[in-house]
Amino acid sequence: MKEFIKVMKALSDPNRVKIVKMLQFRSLCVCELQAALQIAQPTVSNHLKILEEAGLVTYQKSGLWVNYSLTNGESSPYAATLLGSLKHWLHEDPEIERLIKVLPEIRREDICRK
Amino acid sequence: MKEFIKVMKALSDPNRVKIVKMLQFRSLCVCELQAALQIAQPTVSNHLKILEEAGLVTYQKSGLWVNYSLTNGESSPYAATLLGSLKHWLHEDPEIERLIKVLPEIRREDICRK
DNA sequence: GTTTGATATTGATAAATTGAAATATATTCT
DNA sequence: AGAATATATTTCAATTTATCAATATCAAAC
Repeated sequence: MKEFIKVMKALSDPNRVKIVKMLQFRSLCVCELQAALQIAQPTVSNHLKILEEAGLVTYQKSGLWVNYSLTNGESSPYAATLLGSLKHWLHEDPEIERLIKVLPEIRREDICRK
Repeated sequence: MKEFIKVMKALSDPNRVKIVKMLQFRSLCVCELQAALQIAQPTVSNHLKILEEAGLVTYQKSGLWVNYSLTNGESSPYAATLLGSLKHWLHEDPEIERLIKVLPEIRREDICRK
């Protein structure tokens, strides 16, 4: 039950859903997500932690960057199913559409490096 | 997005998930749910309202009683999918198992009428 | 080793959520 | 109409959550 609730709660926040939808296209680092969502960096990190503990996302460190991506759902069957459904859902949501549209223009080289 | 979040939030509470799992077996009135969950009646009513607004449950008035049941998912594709998945999920959860076990013994005639 | 830059953690605060007690509504029965 | 009863609504306290500012961590470059 606890595991199920964790997944549901993780997907009960619009910003976290947006993160998942963006990660469907490619893996992203924290600063790229921050630039897309326009919220504070610690807030992004916190959301990612909640998504990770629910088994929805995973990360890979690459030097100074941390690349987040969707899991294959090994850790949680609930996460796996929801991630599968979310591939088809919210495609025509205006906020999601806008995010996906600007996603190609968001590159860590332009954002993070000074 | 809002509609999706509503469904996720509705299923983010253990008591509401328990209600859904019980309604998989038969429709139930508020006092039966209250007896099973052992929480205050207004709390049950409130949970039911949240589930209803998410498109997960519906009700039918029958005299003094209000019979709640699961929707067929017409109102929300998200609710429909989640209800479908929940049929297979949480079967072996100890709390759910206990509830399903006592469900046949819970009859409104024995509980509500004085 | 010191600096730089990306990310994580901590602390504080406002908003949302859960649950219960009190009250209101509505239907049935007398 | 009035009483009884099942459910809904309101109100409030306790807890949780989302967010940001400040700080800490940690890897890379100099």
